[in-house]
Amino acid sequence: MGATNIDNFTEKQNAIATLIKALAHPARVAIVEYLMKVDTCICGDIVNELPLAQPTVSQHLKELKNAGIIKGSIEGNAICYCIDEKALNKLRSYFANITNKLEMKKINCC
Amino acid sequence: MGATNIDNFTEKQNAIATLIKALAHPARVAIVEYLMKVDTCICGDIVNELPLAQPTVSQHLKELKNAGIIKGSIEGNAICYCIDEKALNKLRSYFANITNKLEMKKINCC
DNA sequence: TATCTTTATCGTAATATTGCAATATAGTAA
DNA sequence: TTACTATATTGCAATATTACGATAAAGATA
Repeated sequence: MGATNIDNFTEKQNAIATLIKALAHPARVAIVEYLMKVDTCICGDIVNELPLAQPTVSQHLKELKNAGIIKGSIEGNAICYCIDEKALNKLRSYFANITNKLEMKKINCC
Repeated sequence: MGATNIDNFTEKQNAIATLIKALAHPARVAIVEYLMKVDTCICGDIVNELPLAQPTVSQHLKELKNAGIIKGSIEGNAICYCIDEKALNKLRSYFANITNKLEMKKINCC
């Protein structure tokens, strides 16, 4: 025990949970918000912006990249990271769909 | 170490990360989707719907309740759980806001 | 009352996550 | 070449999460 039970949920449920999990940490939220704030995708400065050591930031960047939330391109000896819209659009759609359905249902039992 | 560094991020970043984290598990995604599927808020059946033992489901329900994603009301000796729209609307707004900004920026550097 | 049903909590084992120092890798620049 | 800069990886300790059996708590029912 301790490992998340994955086999008994649907592919979709596992996929969306994995995507959501990638943003379930304030450091990764902060990284995405920083990439939003700067006008162009920025090379390197992310470590300086966060209150974490360089290896820790690198680890969080890796998780965001694995989840498809950001993408990085090599730019000399630095790496330019920026947001990948596709993953964030998936999250937007997922929550928009839920709240739309809730609007239509107008459940008022609790 | 191992504990998430919370002191050095903003209140907003910590709050949204905590809310997101509540749905960062397929079981909790499945619970919310089940509550969406049934027409009225349902008492008890959640345990039968999930491939997990009763204490485990109870634990996940507690986390969803703590995060404000669901609310439960006592109904005899059973408990009636249903979705709290406010928390899900926050998530909808958060991701809608991000994707809207991305649309406007049209970043195409990577 | 005693029993049943439903949900919560406790205790614990297995696994995952977080964070960082140390080090490695890869490119740039002298 | 050597040194410098930027990022990644390794290894490890601290903490958190997940899962479940056993048990408790609280209301329903006989």
